[in-house]
Amino acid sequence: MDIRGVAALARVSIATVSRTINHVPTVDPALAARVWKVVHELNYLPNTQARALVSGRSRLIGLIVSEITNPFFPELIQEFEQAAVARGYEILIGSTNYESKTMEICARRMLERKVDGVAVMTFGVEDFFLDRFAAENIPYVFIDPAPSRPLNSVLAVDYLAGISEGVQHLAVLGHRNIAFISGPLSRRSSLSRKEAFLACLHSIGLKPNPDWLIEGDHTLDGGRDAMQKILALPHLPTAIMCSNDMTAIGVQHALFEADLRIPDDFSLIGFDDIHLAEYTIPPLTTIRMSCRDLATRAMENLLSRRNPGVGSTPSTASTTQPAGGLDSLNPRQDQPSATIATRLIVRRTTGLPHRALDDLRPDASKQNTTSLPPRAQRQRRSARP
Amino acid sequence: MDIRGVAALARVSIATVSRTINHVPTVDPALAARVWKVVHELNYLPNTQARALVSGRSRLIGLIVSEITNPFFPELIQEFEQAAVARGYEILIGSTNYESKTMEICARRMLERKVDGVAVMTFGVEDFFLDRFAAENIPYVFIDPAPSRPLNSVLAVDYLAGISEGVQHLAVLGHRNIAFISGPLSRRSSLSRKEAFLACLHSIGLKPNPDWLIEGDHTLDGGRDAMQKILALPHLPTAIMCSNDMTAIGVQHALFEADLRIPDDFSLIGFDDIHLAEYTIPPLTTIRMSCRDLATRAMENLLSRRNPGVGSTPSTASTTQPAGGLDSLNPRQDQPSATIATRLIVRRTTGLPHRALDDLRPDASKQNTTSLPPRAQRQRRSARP
DNA sequence: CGGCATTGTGTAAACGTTTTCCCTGTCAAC
DNA sequence: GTTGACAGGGAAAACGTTTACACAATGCCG
Repeated sequence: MDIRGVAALARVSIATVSRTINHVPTVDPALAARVWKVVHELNYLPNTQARALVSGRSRLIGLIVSEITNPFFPELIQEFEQAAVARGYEILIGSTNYESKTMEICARRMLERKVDGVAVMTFGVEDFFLDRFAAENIPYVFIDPAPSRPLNSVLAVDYLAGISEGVQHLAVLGHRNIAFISGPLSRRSSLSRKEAFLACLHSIGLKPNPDWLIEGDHTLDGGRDAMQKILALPHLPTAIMCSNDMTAIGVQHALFEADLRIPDDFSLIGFDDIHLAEYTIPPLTTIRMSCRDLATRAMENLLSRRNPGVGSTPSTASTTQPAGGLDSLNPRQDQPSATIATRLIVRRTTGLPHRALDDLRPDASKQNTTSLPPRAQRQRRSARP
Repeated sequence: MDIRGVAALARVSIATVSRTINHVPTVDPALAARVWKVVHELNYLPNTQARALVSGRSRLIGLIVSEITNPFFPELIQEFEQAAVARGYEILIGSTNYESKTMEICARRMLERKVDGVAVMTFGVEDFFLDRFAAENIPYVFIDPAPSRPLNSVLAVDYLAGISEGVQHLAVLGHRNIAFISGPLSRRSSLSRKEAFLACLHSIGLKPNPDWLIEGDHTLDGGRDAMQKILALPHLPTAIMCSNDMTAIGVQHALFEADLRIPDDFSLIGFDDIHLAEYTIPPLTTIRMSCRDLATRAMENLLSRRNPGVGSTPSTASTTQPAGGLDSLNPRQDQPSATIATRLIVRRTTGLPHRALDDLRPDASKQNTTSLPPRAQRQRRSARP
């Protein structure tokens, strides 16, 4: 069942079998045919471990994500896997569950299994591991957050464009009081999204209300809790932006429980455009980030850096850079290597603000209660005209 | 950076290093301490490939699922991974996307990477691969469908119990006209669920209407399409059972689009109880199947069969069975090794049927149209009293 | 005090590949 | 007919571990 068996049956050396199955062109076609025949008869499958051990390439690409149960990540994983398989690689998934201990274990696994590259889309990685990956000459690419120190490679997401579209959409509809539910602020990408939101607000002349900047955790529960916090506030916004779709779905649930309506009582915008966003009730207006783009860019970035000094680098570039220090430092220490576009997908959670803008909940402040006037007293509007 | 480096610095042989890091108890504590010190200083990580190559154990467990973007599977994967890690294993995920070609590639990968076991939760696997796994003495466990021929091991899900609870719940509420949206009927587990549904119907004296048995595909789109098919029918059921939650969410969407209400116009029951089910609008009544149970049972089943003839098997068992033929056939060819319980979780998509039971849409049949009377003409009921 | 377990360590042979290097042909050119 | 180049295939050395085996040192018992 091993290569020796094949060699014996095909009456060739194991070297020839190896060359044949690796499509080395110098093999005599007649011999190759004989080898292939035996390979198929025996259903011979080469042992990946032995292969990787001697060749130094595992044909494995690591992908470290935050949380596999957040539907965004499976969508990313799927795209990433397709991109990998198309290039002859497999992927090894690690999920950190937002715990740095788990993160460490993931990184360790990737090192132990000798991955040929790692894409990371989760919170900050320990410097220790960056050093290790660099030392072992394993290319890595960070999707979206810029960690503390200069990196070989970062894929930036154009938050500003998407969030700006969202904020403008709301502003055009007449919203002036917009809340933002961020992700965990320990995550740099969460911070980026929040900062992008604040910048957008500023650019259209609105001032943020600190009460309306809530820290969530990118989960359904977190979104629900955050919205409940907002509902308990003395002054209510008329629109909510969320830093991911799961949070927005949690918000929808909280509003449903409070017997409030979207978009009549609150407009709502998510982020990611997971497939589910089309299916929420009502369908979620959200900011799309292309998983496919992300995945293909990440893969290409990784593979292009596989053999530093060799490969498709234009010769002009290599002359301008010192060639040494390959082991400890990848010479291509470049700027964000690509930017992923975002764009607003308008569905049905955004509409005109129905409450007075400057005069939020006049009766509520009189009654000194946090609840809105009962649903029945307010005008009801059908979802579609 | 390899074991030799550690051995040299600790002034011991590589065998001692190997024994130390594998916690072989015969190592002298003083030496072990010296080794550990060097291991930590160097941040030595053993090469998994070399390890696996010589030891014959990859400490990798394969998990083949249908589709990673269906949230049920990430939940399963998470539990499975935890169960694996707790036992010192890692998992290798393959998703078939319901294509038998992809299934083949997955199985091939598992064989090439020399997994120590495989759990399969997707449609039927080719006999070829079953033979291969058996020949290589790789234990496998099938979650829920019983493939065509006798298997080493199957984990059965007690569909009947859960679906029966669901049907009875509907019957008690007064529903007599229940539709069922199945998964792809090429999948045996889909068939099982459908058959369980039919059996339940029969047991309470109801006859199935063939029009109301729709084949879906376990996706959001499939659920929506199926419900649209039902809505186009001349006679409408008052309740819908779905064979998974994603289908049910698709149904919710279709009803929302048609301006129909849950549970007023239709009662709805899902299956799986994914986390999202609590967050749909209204929250989904569904049949829970415990991922954790599934995962731990599958892992334990796999690991208990790892060393046939060796290990923790009680001696009585080994005497009653012929010991030979280990390579071609695992001797423990047993019945479904475990049954996973299911139970109904009542949320808010089930309620009293508001339409007449025997007399569906009398006006619709007169008008020869497929649409229900306009929403506004019918009584509206708030989600909660 | 000598043999004999016992305990712990080192040496070396695997594991299944890839890949380097060398050798044997074959063919063309002189 | 001899030489050189070249093509193609085989032998063997890696790759980094685990593990069987041998062997040295120690303690115990007679």
